Amino acid sequence: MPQSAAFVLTTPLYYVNGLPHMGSAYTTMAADARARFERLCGRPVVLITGTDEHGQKIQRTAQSRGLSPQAHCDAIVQSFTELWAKLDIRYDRFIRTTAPTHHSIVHAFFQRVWDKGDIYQGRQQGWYCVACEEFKEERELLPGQVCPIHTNQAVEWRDETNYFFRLSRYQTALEDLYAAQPSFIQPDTRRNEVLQFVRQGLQDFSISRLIDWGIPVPADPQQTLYVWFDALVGYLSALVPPDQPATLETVVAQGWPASLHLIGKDILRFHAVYWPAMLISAGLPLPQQVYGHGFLTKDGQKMGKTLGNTLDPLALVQQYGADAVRYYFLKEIEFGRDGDFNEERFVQVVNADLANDVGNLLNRTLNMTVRYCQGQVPAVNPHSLADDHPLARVGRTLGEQVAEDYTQLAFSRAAGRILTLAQAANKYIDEQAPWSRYKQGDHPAVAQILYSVLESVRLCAYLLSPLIPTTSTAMYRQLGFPVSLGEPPLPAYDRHSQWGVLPAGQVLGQAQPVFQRLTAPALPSS
RNA sequence: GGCUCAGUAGCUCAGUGGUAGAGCAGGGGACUCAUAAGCCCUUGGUCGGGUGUUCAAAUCACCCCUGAGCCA
Repeated sequence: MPQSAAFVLTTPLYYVNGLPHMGSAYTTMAADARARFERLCGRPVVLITGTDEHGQKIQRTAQSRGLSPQAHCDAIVQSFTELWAKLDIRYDRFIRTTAPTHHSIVHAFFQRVWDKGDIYQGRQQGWYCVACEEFKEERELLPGQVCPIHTNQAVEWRDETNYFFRLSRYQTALEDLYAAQPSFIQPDTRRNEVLQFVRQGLQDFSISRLIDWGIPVPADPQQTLYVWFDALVGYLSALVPPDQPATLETVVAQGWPASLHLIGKDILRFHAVYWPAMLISAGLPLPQQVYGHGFLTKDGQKMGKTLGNTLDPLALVQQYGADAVRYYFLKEIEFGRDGDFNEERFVQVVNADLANDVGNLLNRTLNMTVRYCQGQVPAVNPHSLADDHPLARVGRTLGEQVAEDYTQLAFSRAAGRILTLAQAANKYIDEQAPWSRYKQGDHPAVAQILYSVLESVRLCAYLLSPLIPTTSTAMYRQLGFPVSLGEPPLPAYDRHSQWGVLPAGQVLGQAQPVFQRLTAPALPSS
């Protein structure tokens, strides 16, 4: 079998204007879950994340803090890497747009587009919102020359000569792309928005600004490149290893194009329109998919600094732990649609699923196995169980279905399916009452019951591991596998997602709650 | 203003023409292997509102209301 190509996926390069917010954490958790699934399948994975550090907004924020832009960025970047560590995010590359490698790649990219004749000089004047880093039409503004998105900030009049990218030249190419590759933009509602937008006609957009903090335009060092032009190219820079030349050839040799760009729906246009056009211009292959997920609300309200109801991901993970946070957002919210965080529901859902259904299932079964079967996996042939055995029947097809779910980024559906097996196992125990059978001396029946339940829990633990790696690993260890479900060597999906993997006689570990029930103290609202 | 999506049980959602569903939360019960977990039963809905089409509408058409979003 040929070595399968690497699965390259990206989160956005997050803007370091402020501390990481919940939306960034959400995208990153989803990316991590998908990456973990791919790794289980034995595919080489490159999960790219990083930070976008240029632009006037950052320059001004730094200034207001009395720091140099670079010092400001360095500080904020730390809070990102710290959060990713706490959330058990396993990224392979972390690219900062202030990295020298990135500068080289941006220049190489710019040169290609320049040589193609897709960059020209033009004049741009109008109202500029620094927070958006965008020019605004007069009619968009609120009374008093205020940006409708950043209402606390007046727009500024600019009259600049900028460099423009000939996006208009790529309208047909983009429309062909969307038609030939219907899944290029997902989900479908997002795709329709883009189609409609492109159909109206594309205008060239400016890719440079007269500001200090950024990458100088090669042909005209007075100007710096527009942050979005810079940031998108970061996906390429990320692929350059430290010991390799920073060239576009290296980027391609290292696995470009990306299989998947995971983004929030707010930055869809940059990824689904500008970016592919830029890549075509530069003669580089296109990513396979751009997935724009939904937004999060808190208690039904849009989160925002002005409302003062932001959800601090760091506080959340410190209070409840990575698995609880990961599980809630990936299970309880359908990826792609908007979703809500409510602390009471968070605690209820996580307790019901992880502590009660799954965790307690393992705990009660292990205790019985110690008592009735000397703490070893009973010698039962898993393939001898009847076709209509309530657990074997589900377990025999679950792995395949869950793989399909993960591939479609349907984390919620995957978790829901897995939970049905745990629920069936709990029900099965009560119906079979192995404690009664044991007293009656029916030891073969007890062995068979406990085997099928242990195997069900094992399968649940394995299949949930992209979502809750720590809890899954704890479960696997108690089941007697001396492995980590997050570190190589990983138990392979093509075997461990199947029914009947627990070996007879395997010595089980000490029964210990793998997931403690959460209580819901008031979280300091930041 | 134009367009898109959503509005179904307290909460999150499934259900696209044929007697209203799931999970969680709430209430009751039996059991005891277990993280006072699990299991069984159960309360709860004029399916946003209105008008039509149809033997029959949560489901189709039109209008209105509310929320989210796109229209560079």
